[in-house]
Amino acid sequence: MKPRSPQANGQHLTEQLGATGLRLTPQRQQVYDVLVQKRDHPTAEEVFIRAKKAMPEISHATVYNCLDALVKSGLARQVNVERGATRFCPNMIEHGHFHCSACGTIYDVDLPHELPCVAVPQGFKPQGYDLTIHGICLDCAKKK
Amino acid sequence: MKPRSPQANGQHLTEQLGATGLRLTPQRQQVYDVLVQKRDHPTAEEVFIRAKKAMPEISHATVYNCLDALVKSGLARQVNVERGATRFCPNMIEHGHFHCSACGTIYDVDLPHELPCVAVPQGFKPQGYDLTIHGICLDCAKKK
DNA sequence: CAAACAATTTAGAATTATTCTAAATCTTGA
DNA sequence: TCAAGATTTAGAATAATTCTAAATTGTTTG
Repeated sequence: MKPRSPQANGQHLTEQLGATGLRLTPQRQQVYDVLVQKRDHPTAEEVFIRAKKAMPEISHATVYNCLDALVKSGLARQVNVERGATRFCPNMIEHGHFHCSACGTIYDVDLPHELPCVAVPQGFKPQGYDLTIHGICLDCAKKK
Repeated sequence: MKPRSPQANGQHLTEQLGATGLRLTPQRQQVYDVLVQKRDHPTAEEVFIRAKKAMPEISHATVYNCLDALVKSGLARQVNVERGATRFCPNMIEHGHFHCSACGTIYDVDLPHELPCVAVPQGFKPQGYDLTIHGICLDCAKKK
C-alpha cells in the first residue's frame, strides 16, 4: 500500500472538485481511478482505452473533460515533455519528471529540498512550476 | 544589437549542423533566421507562415524537418509548456520559461546561479533539463 | 411531486498538429 | 559526368484535441 497516494475515495474528490465548482461524476471517478491505478503518465487516449474497460460507454470528449476537471481541481497534473500527446499524473506531491529520450518513459523524481527560487521579472505572479530532466534511464543505459 | 544572440551567420550554422551530420541549406538558414528575428516562441505553423514571406515555396514538411535539424544540432530548443503545438526558441543560453496562463505568452527567465542539483535515480544519465514557471505575467496582472 | 434550469455526457464532426510518402531536386565525391 | 545520398516538395495520412447539438442527469424551486 502506497502511503503517499492521495485517497481515491469519493470524499476527497468531491471536496476538491466542489471547491472548483465541479461535481464528482461516475466518469470523473473512473478517470481518476485509471490515473491512480497505473501511474505511468498515460496520454488522454490511453486513459480513454483503460477507462472503457470498466465503463464501455465513456466517450473521448468525456475523458478530456474529466482530465481537465481533475487538473483544474488540483487532483492531477498535465505533463508536457515533448511533442505529441499531453500526459497526466495524479501525484500531487511536489516532484519533477525524468524523461528518457530513448524509450520515452517518464519517471517521477524528487525535487531538491532547496527549491530553485528563480527570479521572475518584477510584477509577474508565479503560481507553480514544472521541472523536466531529459536523459537516458537505467534500463536503456544498460541495453546500449 | 543583442550581445547574447548567437550569430545567425552561415559559419556557425554550418559547423553546428555539420557536427550532427547535417547540411546547412537555404531553408534551414531561413527557418533559423525566423526564430532569431522574433523570439516569441513561435509554433511550427507560425514559423512556416513567417518563413514563407521570404521563401514562398517552402513547405510544411520542410519547416518541421528544419526545426528538427536545428534542435538536433543544438541551435534551437523545443518548448512544451501546455497542450497544443510545440514551440521553438533559438536562445541556447541556459534559461527557463515563464508561461502566462492568462495570455499564453512565454518569457525567457534567468535560472538561479545555484542550479537545482536534482538527485536522479542510480544509473540514470541526465543530459539536460527544462524548467517552466506557470503564472500571470505583468501585463495580465495589470489588466485584471 | 413536477417544471425549469444547469451541469455533464455522448457520438461524431471538425479542427489542429504532426508525420509520412513518393517524386523531384540538389550536393558531393568517384 | 554519373551514382549515391541528402533534402525538399505537395499532398495524403494520421494523431491529438476541440467543438456541436442532442440526450441525460442532477438540483432547485413552485
